Amino acid sequence: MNIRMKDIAKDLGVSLITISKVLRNHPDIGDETRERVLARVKELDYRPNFAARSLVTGRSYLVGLVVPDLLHPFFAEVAKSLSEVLRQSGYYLIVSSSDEDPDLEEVEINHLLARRLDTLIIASCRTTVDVFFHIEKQDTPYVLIDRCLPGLSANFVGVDDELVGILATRHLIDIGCKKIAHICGPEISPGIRRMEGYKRALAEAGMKVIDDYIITQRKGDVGTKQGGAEAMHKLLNLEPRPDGLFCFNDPLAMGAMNYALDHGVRIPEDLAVVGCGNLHYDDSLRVPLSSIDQHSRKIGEEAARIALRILNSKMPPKPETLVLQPELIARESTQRRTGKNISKKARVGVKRNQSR
Amino acid sequence: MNIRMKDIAKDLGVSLITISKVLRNHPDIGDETRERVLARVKELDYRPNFAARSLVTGRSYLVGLVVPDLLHPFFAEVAKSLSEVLRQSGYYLIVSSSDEDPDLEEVEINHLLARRLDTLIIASCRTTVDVFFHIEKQDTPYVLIDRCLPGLSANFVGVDDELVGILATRHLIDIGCKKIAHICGPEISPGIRRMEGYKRALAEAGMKVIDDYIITQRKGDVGTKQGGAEAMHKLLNLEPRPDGLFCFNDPLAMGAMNYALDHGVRIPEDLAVVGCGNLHYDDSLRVPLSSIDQHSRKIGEEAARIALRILNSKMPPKPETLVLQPELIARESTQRRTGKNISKKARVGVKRNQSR
DNA sequence: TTGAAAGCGCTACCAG
DNA sequence: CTGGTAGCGCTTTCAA
Repeated sequence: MNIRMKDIAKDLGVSLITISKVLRNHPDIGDETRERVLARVKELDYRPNFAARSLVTGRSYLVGLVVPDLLHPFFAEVAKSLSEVLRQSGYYLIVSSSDEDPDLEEVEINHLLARRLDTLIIASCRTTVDVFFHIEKQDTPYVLIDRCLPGLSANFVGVDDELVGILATRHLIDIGCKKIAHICGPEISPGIRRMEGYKRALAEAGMKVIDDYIITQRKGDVGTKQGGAEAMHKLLNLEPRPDGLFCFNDPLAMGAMNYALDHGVRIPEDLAVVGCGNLHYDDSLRVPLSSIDQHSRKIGEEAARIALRILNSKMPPKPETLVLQPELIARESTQRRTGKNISKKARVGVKRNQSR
Repeated sequence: MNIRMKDIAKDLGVSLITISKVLRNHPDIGDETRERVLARVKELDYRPNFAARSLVTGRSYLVGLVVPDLLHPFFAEVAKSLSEVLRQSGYYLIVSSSDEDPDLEEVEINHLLARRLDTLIIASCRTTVDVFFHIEKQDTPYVLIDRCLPGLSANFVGVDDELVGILATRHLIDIGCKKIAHICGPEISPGIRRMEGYKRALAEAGMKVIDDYIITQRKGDVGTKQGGAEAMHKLLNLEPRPDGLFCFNDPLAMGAMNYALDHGVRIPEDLAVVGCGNLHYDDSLRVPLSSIDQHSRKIGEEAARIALRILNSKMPPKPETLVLQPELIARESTQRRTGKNISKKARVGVKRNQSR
């Protein structure tokens, strides 16, 4: 029913091994034999059985990706670029969502581990390293993206999250905001670091950190629009109301802005808003959203590159850490007529049409 | 180095077969033996080798997904729901993007075919059936989503695209539009059918189809925002300008709306716009976008259900076709003060806060 | 340049 | 209820 190498070998009166070698571009096959084999292979539309090959070689040519939410544009973009790069080398991506649930993430990682994938790429929502030691014990290489864990020396690709917080907050300060709030993300590295950046920028400007101005969203990357609205509801009840807001990410910012606009708050006049992610729809929102670009595409590409480097080396190479520089993209949500640095904003604003 | 069933068997003084049976919940194993095996398995954190299992059973527990663009919210949502449902039954999803390129799609399908996946799920951008006959010859079951092909009797899950066009166009007519334009998608079933619906709704209302009012975008689901802007540029140069616009999908509509707004066109006063997809950010756009919901999530779930049905049946079941009913979600981009049917719009408008 | 033997780790089939 | 025998389709190592 299904064709095997054996069949082709019999057809051609050569041995099965010859076929195998031709198919893997093994050098020591005569040109004529090679042609004959290739011709027959094409004619029969034969493809070697991956499972059999995997069994012998121990390689599946499969890379696993675990993210909180495939629908989130950031992770979707990472998945896309990752799969594009891996494909060039014959690897495919197998995807899995953790729904920002640490337990589910562990289950998923275990399932993928059982499949003996060649590498795992993980945007983890876990706060402990146990699972990763577990992965290491199975000798499966892995690359963390977006989120890193303290005390874990692993491959990592992400953005400088403290700088994200600094750029965003400093921008709000630059345009004249005096009371800057922050809707922060979950208690994992990006959330923590962006908040640190926020605090540091405030401190540098001699401004006080006011706890009431910091609203926490437990789930930072799923169901975010509603979370943003809820956070904004709290902020609007504060006295005095904040006049600047840095959101952990753009979906949160979107929810927050909608709520504010629906309640008569003018953006940016009453409240300037900066998000993070520079998503493709940012410039099409009710108020085009200033954001910090975290180079989602590049994160996927670099994670793929690291994965391939591991896959191509005999010995596992030393863990590599790649921290990308975030970039402010100013749009209308922080376009104050009165602020200083108008020229700077205008310059940065040029980015607007290039972004996406 | 890596543990095998053989090792556990030796440990426990039973045969390898016993282990295998316990791990697959085979009934004929004594309770005591089963407990002992399970305990040791857990202790060693042993997982059976998938490649070896696949080789014997001929099943990979892998489902392939081929879509034009993983970043497109529609396909991202399909991928997400698909993977969620499949996971419940132990299947994983392996993803691949065709970039809306028929040749690339063929290459990808062939790669996935070589991996002998258990099922393929495809949103095809091809216009010919050859590749699908090819798939059938390999005995790989497949499910088409979103786009179907004429003359192909295959499993299909999608939306009634003609009705999409009718609902959108009729809505524009209802609110009083007299000159309704259409930015149409690629020449595959959704694009063609939505356009047919558009024409039919116009005809039913006794309105003439004006060719100039129909702008074609070759690539309907990638790089759409710019495409929408280009199309709108053409439309604004027409005399008389259209006062209503139905766009093939929401990203196109977003690009078109941005361009129009940037050129002084008021939406909905000068131009009412309806898109399709009901994407999660539709209600956060510069002008919240009326759209036709195509039940992306449900499409993924149903495709998964069909795939599982195939996977669970000995003989391949008869191809199943599932056509979902689209639904109008009215928002501000079609909110005319002067139109009739205000009450209907208001009623439909209730959907606004439920959607997503 | 070609090929034979051995075996990857598991499951199916049938005998005890 | 338990276990032996075969073999899935391929690659690897080494001999010819």
